[in-house]
Amino acid sequence: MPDEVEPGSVDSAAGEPIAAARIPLTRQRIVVAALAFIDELGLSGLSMRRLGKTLDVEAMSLYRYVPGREDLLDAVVDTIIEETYADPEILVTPRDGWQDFLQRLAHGVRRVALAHPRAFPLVASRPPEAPWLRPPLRNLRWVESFLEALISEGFSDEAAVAAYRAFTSFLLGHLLLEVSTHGADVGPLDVLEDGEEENTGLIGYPTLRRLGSSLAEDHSRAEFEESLENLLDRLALLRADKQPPAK
Amino acid sequence: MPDEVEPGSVDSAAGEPIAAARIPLTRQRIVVAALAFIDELGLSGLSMRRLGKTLDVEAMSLYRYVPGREDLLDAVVDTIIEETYADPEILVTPRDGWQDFLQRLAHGVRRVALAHPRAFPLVASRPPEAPWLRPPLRNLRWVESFLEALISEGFSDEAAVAAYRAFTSFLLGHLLLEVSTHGADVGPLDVLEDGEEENTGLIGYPTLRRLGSSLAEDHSRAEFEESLENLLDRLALLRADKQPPAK
DNA sequence: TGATGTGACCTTACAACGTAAGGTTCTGCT
DNA sequence: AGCAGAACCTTACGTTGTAAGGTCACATCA
Repeated sequence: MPDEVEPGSVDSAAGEPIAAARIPLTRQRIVVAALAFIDELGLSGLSMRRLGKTLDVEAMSLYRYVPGREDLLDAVVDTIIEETYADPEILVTPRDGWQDFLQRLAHGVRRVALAHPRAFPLVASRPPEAPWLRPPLRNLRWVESFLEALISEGFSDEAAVAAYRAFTSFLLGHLLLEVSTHGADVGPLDVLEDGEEENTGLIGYPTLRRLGSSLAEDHSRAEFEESLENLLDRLALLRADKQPPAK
Repeated sequence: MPDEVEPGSVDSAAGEPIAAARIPLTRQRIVVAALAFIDELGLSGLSMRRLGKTLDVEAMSLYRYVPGREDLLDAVVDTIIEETYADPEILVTPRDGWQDFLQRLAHGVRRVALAHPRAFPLVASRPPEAPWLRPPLRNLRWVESFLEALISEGFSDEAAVAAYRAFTSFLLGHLLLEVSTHGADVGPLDVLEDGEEENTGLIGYPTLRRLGSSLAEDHSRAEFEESLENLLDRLALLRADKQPPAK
C-alpha cells in the first residue's frame, strides 16, 4: 500500500519517485501555506505544528527556511502586498493621469484585502519596519512608485508626501472596517441565526432600534467609491496649491 | 519581618490588617491592570500568569472574575472606550452644533488612542459583536449618542448612518496609523540609534532617498485636523442633500 | 568502491502558555 | 460554635514556540 511513503526506500527500489511524494520545502511554499491557513482557519488557528502538518513536515523543519513565527507572519504580509503586483489593473506608473493611477491602486488593494479578510488585519497591525512605511502600502517598492508617480504628474515633493499619507490612512480605515464587517475573525462560533432578533438587547437605545436595519445594510463598495472620489478631489487641490497656476 | 505576609494570621493576631495587604480582587481591578500591563509591555507580553503576578495573585484566581483571556481583552477594549465618557471635552449631546460635537468627539477619541498606543490596535482588531458596531466607536451608547445627535441636528436617518460610517473609518485609519507610527509595538528591540543611516538600503529607490527626511516628519496632528475638517465639510453636504433648502 | 561531507528533515526536550478540576483558607451569619 | 460560601491556591493537562542535536539520502571525491 503506497499510501504511506517510506521515504527513499521505495524510490530507490522502483527507480523512479512516487508522484509528488517529495516536493522539497521552500520558504515560498511555507509562506503561501501559512497564508492559505490563515485565510481558512484564521490567525489564531495557525501554529507551527499545524502548519507543518499541512505541508507533511514536522514543525521544526520549517525553521530551516523561516527564522520563527513572527518572521513568518511578516513574510505573509509581504506576500499579500506582493499580490498587488500581479494585478493587471494596477499600474506601476501612471498612464491616464494620476487620478486613474490612484483609482486603480486603491481598487486593487481593496481586491487584495477582500481576498484575504482574515489575514488583512495583519497588514495593519504588524509594526512597520520604518515609521514612514505605512500600511497597507508598507513596501519600499510601492512607496517609491507612489511618490514618483505623483511627482511626475505635477505634485510637489511635499504634496506627494501628504498625498501618500492621506491615501494610506483612507485605505486602511476603509478596508479594515470592510474586512472586519465581512466576518474577519468571527471564528467558528455564533453566526447568529438570521431573523429579526437584531434588536433584542436594545432597550434604552431607541435610535439604534429604529435605525437597526439601515445600519445593518452593507454599502461598503459605494462608500469606498465616494470617499475615494472625495480624497482625489482633496489631492487635486493639494496639487494645485503648490505650483504655478498651470500652463 | 513582616515583609512576607502570612495571610490572615498576622491579621487576626494584631487585630488590624497590614496596610493594603489584602485588597480584594475585582473584575475592574483586573481589567485595569491588564490595560496598564499592555500599555507598558505590549499585548504580546500579557499572559494570565504574569498579570496575576502584578496583582499578587495566582493566575487561576483571575478566572473567578473573567471567563478567559479573550474576554479579558474584550473588557480592556471596553474600558478604553469607556474612558471617553470621562473626558469633559467630549459631549454626549451636541451643544454648539453638530460640527462642534463631532470635533470634540474626534479629538477625544484621539486623545484616548494616544494615551494607549500599544492597546489601541486591539480596539480595531477585535471582532465587533455586531457588524454595525464599528471600531473605534464599538459601543452601543456611543452609536446611539452619535446618531441621535446628528438627527437632532437636522440629519436625515440615512445621512446620520452614512455619517457614522464615514466618521468611524476616518477615525480608525488616522488613529491606527498615528499610533503605530508612535512606536506601537516595536517591542524592547531595535530603537535604531539616531543618525543619518535612514537611507542605507535605499539604493534603487531614488525618490524615497530624496524624500526620506520629509517622509519621516511627523505631522499627524495637522493631518488629523485637516482630514477631519474635510470630513465635516462632506457631512455638511450630506446633511443639506436630504432636507428642504433650510429655513 | 568506499569515505566523507552536505543538506533536508526528524526527535527530543524545555519553559511558558491557557485553563479544567478540585483543594484550602478566610469571612460573616446564625 | 458551626457552617456556607466566597476568595484564592495547587495540581495537572495539553499545546505552544523553539533550542540542540540526531538521522538519513545523496553528491563528491579517493
